Amino acid sequence: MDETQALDALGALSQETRLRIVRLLVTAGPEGMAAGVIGEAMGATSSRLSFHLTHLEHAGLVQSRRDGRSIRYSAAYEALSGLIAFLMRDCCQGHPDVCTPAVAALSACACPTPEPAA
Amino acid sequence: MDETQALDALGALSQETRLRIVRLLVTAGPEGMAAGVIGEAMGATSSRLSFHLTHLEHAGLVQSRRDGRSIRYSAAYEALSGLIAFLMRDCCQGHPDVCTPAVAALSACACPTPEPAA
DNA sequence: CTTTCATATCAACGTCTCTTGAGATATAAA
DNA sequence: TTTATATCTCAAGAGACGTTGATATGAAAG
Repeated sequence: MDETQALDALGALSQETRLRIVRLLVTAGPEGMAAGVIGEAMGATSSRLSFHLTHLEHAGLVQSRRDGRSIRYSAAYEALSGLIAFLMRDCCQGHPDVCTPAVAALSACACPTPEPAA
Repeated sequence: MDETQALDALGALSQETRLRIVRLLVTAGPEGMAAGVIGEAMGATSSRLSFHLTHLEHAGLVQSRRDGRSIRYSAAYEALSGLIAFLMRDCCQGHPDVCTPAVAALSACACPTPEPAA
């Protein structure tokens, strides 16, 4: 990820509705969610939701595919990890004071749980 | 770092001049740099620079202290690591597809990394 | 105390962003 | 085909953002 892509991604994530959409889609897994379901979760009108989804897709943080009459959106995991890696490498040049605590915080949370079998 | 702080930080970093200022200050170390030196590096007028520095300081990504007749700005390492940690924890809920590659990319760069805690 | 240097503040302007509401498009069902 | 469902697109308006130029503040030097 280069600087321009990172700026787009940061701009996309710096908006409450969009940050929440990404969070929702990350937890939703690779199958993603239909736009309507996302809109319901966000309490957003169709055009407002479409605006933000388009914005996120443009920034590369989300991707879409048609599924019947709905359109399913899913998180672009690679772009998200690319953004975080960009921030860490960018910040880490000479100063692990940023990256070390960040990685430590990650290790401290219960994240690396592969898949809670339903 | 909570959602509101993260949104502020993401918004602050989503602007080219400000992202570059942060990058510069991170490499500058805890001593930071005088505003004039930053402005010279950015090719920015005094008021434009002041606008962005104030924005960054408001977002908590930078701090300032007077030093003679200049004002030195330095990176807020804790806020930066907090932001990255926020993104990782926020993204990692259920999907290490984001965090694992990000941490791996960090390990691959020349920065000293902490050993992952159990 | 006046001058000079470093930086901040303010007002004004153009531009971008977000929201809303109306209408268009695509898919599926009757 | 007609109708209903799901989503997108467009235009307009309010507000936020970023730049500029002029001015103010604050610290040091003469």
